[in-house]
Amino acid sequence: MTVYKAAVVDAAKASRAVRKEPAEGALETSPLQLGELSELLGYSLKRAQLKVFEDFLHCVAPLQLTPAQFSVLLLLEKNPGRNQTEIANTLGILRPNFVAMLDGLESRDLCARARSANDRRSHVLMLTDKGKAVLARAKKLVASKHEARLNELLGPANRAALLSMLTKIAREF
Amino acid sequence: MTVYKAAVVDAAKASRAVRKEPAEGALETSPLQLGELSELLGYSLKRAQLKVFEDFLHCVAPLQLTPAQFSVLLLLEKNPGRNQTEIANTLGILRPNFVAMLDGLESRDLCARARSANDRRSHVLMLTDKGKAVLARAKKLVASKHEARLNELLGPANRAALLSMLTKIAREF
DNA sequence: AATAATTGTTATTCACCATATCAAATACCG
DNA sequence: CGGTATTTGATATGGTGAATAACAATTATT
Repeated sequence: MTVYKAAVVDAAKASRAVRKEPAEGALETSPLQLGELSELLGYSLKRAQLKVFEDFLHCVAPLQLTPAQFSVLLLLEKNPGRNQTEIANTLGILRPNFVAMLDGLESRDLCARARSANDRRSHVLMLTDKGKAVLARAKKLVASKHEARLNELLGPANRAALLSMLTKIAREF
Repeated sequence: MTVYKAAVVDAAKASRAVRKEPAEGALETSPLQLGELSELLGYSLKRAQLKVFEDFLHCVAPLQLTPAQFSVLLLLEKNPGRNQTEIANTLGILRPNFVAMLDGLESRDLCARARSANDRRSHVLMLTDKGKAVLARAKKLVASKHEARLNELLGPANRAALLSMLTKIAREF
């Protein structure tokens, strides 16, 4: 169960490929009936999640950060000095898969591994100065573009209610 | 952007692997601070979606249907006689990837392809009798186990509000 | 001291996602 | 009508995510 990952792609391009706009004067076939599909929570959940990730990627594109990478940076900022297992587990990333992910962040000098003094098996993780700076910029982009757009669509109260229910499902379901 | 797919796996097993329960008398390290992560809608959205899919797979396991396959069957029931392109597009599945998916359903005799009389390029899709029967059973399982559990967790009103907001995001965001 | 468990890592497998390309069939257009 | 473009289902391929097994180094257990 790896959580909150997404490839850095041109989201608009992918979206266009799927929508397959009827290419102008095309034979317009009648739209399909979604039927009970529109009552399936999982279906809406997945489609909404794809849309939100797509917008996240677009908003934070200047910094080339995926949702998963952003979540790692956020977690490292709040919890410096933890090891790979702890960070990976909290995010629902399997430790083997977290290695390559960290390699990517470290090669961009956004975070650093250091051998722990107490336990020489584990690597202590922390943000670099550049990592802190990039994260700060990312936060601003996310807040001013991404989350702001969600707020605009739903309204603050609805957005809060939505977040609350999603969190509840994630925790208790 | 393929929507509503999920592998048929033992969800509980995967979940256990991630949670990594502290194996009894293990050195209990203090839990990490999620920090601003808990305010990120996309993060909760993704984690909730994984939980919901996991439960769906569990509930409908006797019939060996993934969310994606279930959505195809639902769509075929409501829209018999459509071709592969139409069904795939509506679900956000790319046509090349839809071929193998249909092969799977057809090899289990859940649906059938037939060459169209009007346009001999396209395949007209429809549920088989077995497909209708399996879908009927699946619907009952989903309603009585899966959606019922969500209703119990959130309450009917909240569940409806959640669905409404997710649909809005999926459509308008 | 011997054995078991943990940490980071590699390798590998599988599902999903996306693009390019193709042959057959159809639509379009001069 | 005939030639070109488009559409449909299909194949091949590459990329990414997710999951498991296994390993060496280190630490914990007993």
